[in-house]
Amino acid sequence: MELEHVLKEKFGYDSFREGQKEVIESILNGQDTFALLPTGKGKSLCYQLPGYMMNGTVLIISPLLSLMQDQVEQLKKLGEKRVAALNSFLSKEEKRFVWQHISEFRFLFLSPEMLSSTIVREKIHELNLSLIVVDEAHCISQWGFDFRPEYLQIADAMPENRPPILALSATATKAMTEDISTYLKMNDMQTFRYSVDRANLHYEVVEVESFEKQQKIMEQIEQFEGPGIVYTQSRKKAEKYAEQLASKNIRCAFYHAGMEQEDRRFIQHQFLSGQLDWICATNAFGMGVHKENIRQIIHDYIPQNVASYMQEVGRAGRDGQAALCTIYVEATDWTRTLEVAMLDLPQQWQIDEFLRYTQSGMRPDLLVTEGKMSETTYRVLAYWMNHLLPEDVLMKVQQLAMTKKQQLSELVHILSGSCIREGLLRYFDEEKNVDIANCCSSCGLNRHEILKKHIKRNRSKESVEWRERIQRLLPMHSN
DNA sequence: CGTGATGCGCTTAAGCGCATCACGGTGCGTTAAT
Repeated sequence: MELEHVLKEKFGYDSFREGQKEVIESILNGQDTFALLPTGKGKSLCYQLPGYMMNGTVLIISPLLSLMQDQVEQLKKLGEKRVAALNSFLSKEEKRFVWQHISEFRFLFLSPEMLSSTIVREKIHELNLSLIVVDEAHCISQWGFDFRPEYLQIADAMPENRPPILALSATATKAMTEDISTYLKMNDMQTFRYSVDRANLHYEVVEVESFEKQQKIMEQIEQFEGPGIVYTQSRKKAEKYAEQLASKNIRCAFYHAGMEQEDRRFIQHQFLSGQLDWICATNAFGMGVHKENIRQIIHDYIPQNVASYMQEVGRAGRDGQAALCTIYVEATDWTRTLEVAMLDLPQQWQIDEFLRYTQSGMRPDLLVTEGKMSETTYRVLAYWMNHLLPEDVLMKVQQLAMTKKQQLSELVHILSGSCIREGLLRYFDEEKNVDIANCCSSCGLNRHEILKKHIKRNRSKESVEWRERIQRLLPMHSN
């Protein structure tokens, strides 16, 4: 009864959504908990509510600065003042303020990188922590090994007598769940897992020749309703699609990590508020994007693994209405995906160089300055050199490469299987137990029964190029 | 693997045809040099 009381009092809801109560009770019982909840708004409540029932600080580890900002804002709207995100957005003065009042915050957001700093760790150990939250916990498995190694070191930052850990995610395979449990050093982890099946998503694979792919994607967008996302493999291609769509008078923008933070936020906001119908993006787009009415996800390339594919198509149809997820595949696409997947993995000669530098007393990070390896390669390599014997590092890297190859082939296999939905579900240890009309292109699918036709709308004369609009809205940002 | 930029050689010297080569995705924090 008391839980419902707090729910009403603090958040204004009358009842919990599926799963929330069990997760919250598990945490309040002091259990390490992993909650795999369906996408959407429900997840943050799982730590916000307990935060009000316990004394001390809730520490939330979040993968993206923009995600932290959103959550801080959300909490502030709920009237919470004792909330802060400690990150590089803050000025020196703001940082000092947060440090001075650190023990007074109820909710404190940190990146895994921040948490790796010794000074931050010491400060954290002095706090009275009530709960540790790892948001988007699949990042541990998806990014930790070859992109953001700090994700593997979260447990090292914890005080010996730590409070329970809550890991949150919407998509995690069995293997990913094991990684999460292992690297967070969970004790007797309670898992709450809900089906990943999304009956209103219809999966389609279209095999094409390379020369016709782009044209066919354009035709699909012109023919059927949005809003939607086109996922491409490179930034350039995302821009190219956006340009083409714009020439057909479709309200769209591109989105990738090469853009300024503020531009990215602006585009995302425009899409969420319905002023843009299509986003042409790399895989940078999506985390933390809660748009209800996305009707189409189109893939111009094959994602690296099943989990990535699930995350990307999973952004469609959150309103429960039918949505179409089409992936265009040409015969040699998988080789390019593999190429990109291997880009930043250290080569043997790079490992040798790293070793040579450290043994001769040179700073190994000079290798980045000298252009011998990328920032990412260096960070990943430094992590493994630090955690393994040098002679084992090459083997580790080869093992990572093998895993990537394996994971890609699993996705390719599912996409060419006899039922795409069944293949996806089986990958998550679930069974397909209902027959769904227009299930997938392997079972047979008619687009017209899923989507309405695209309605041409004239772009109004007031519609301004987004860059101009930024400058009009925020004059201090003009170049 | 595919794409696009670069550069070479050729030639009714300004632009064409072709070969070669680099590059491609996710983000944090911090800092050096303007």
